[in-house]
Amino acid sequence: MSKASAARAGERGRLSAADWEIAALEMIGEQGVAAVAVEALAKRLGVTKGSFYWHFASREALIQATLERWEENDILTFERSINLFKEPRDKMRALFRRTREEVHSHVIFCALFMAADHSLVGPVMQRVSERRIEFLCDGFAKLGMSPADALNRARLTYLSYVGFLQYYQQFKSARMSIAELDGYVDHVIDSLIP
Amino acid sequence: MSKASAARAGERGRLSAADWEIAALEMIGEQGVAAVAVEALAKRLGVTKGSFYWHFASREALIQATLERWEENDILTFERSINLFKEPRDKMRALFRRTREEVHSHVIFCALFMAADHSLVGPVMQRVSERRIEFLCDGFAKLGMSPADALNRARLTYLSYVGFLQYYQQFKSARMSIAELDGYVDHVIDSLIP
DNA sequence: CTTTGTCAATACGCAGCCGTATGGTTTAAT
DNA sequence: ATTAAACCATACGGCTGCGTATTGACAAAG
Repeated sequence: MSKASAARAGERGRLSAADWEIAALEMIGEQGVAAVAVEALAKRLGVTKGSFYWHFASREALIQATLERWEENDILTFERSINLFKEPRDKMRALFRRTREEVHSHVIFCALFMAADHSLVGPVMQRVSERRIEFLCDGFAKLGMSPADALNRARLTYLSYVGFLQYYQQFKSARMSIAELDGYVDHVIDSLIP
Repeated sequence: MSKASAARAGERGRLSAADWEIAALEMIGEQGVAAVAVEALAKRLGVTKGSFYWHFASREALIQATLERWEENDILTFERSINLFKEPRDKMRALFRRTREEVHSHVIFCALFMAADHSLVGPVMQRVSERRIEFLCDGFAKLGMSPADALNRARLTYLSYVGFLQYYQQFKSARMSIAELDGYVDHVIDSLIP
């Protein structure tokens, strides 16, 4: 773990600010935003915190930079993974099935959502949420729904996604089997896509 | 705030374990589980922490007791508020509209869900979630759905509820108006209740 | 070879919070 | 009135985590 991180850091000891941000994001995925502590990250990266304060002014600054990087990247990968399909209905279906894939990004998304009460995290997740709801709203409108219905359906869809992630990530002892999961996603598609 | 708490505590200085649990639950609703610190609660109750350790062995013991009390109470109020209706469809509708009421209990529910990674909170929320999903499942089955569909619809319903709560509680700057909220709940009812 | 810039180690101060120890005060019973 | 139990205050030790200051290692540029 700490080995892998240290190795990826560039192999030659010296670290960059980006390395700290990546480590912070990993930490968020594993133990949440509250666990992003500079001493813990330093140990993980194989250095001491004396180094950290050369790259960042404070722990807050690290979190800020990490979130900015994540948000930018999130926008890109989201749009890229959607534009593979042209038909509106296919687009939506693909989006729904995306829930079952890309585990890593979902873990981080979930951890960030659970830390939405943090002053730096909240605004980010609000922006991300609004973007995704808007995207879904467009999709439902293209499928023939009225503007009002499309917006409400988009909210319902997105919020059920958020709830699902938290449930699935947190209560691992109650996880569904693969078949059950597929059945659930299919049910959601049938229920929410007109 | 601290005045109100101290006043409710019995008016004559002396506190009971229950007073600490109530204060802890208030704190959870306002600032989350992580903010349950004995010194902060002591200040809130107008005493010092010297008193706390007479009632509880540790901070963990307080949280444990608080959660037990909450879970018991949650089961009772949930069942009571549902048994007002007899028709299965009315029951379900009432359940959905409940989202817009009883704000206080929803705030705490949301805060607890966001702390589901806490070792004491997680199992509680898992049990609560499973109970509610099961209840919803029964309801959908009574409305004519197949067992498999009823279970999946129950999951979808409950998880959208969880997501909605978090969104609505956390992103207060993006809150819908009352009319918008009503429109959303109506849409959800039309979409999810057969 | 020296200088400058980059990155890291060590050591320290400080704050918040947990838990303990000890002793003081009130209440109720005898 | 005395005693015992319930309740609370004060003071302390310890841990963790943030941030700073100082010094050191090392490479590239001059």
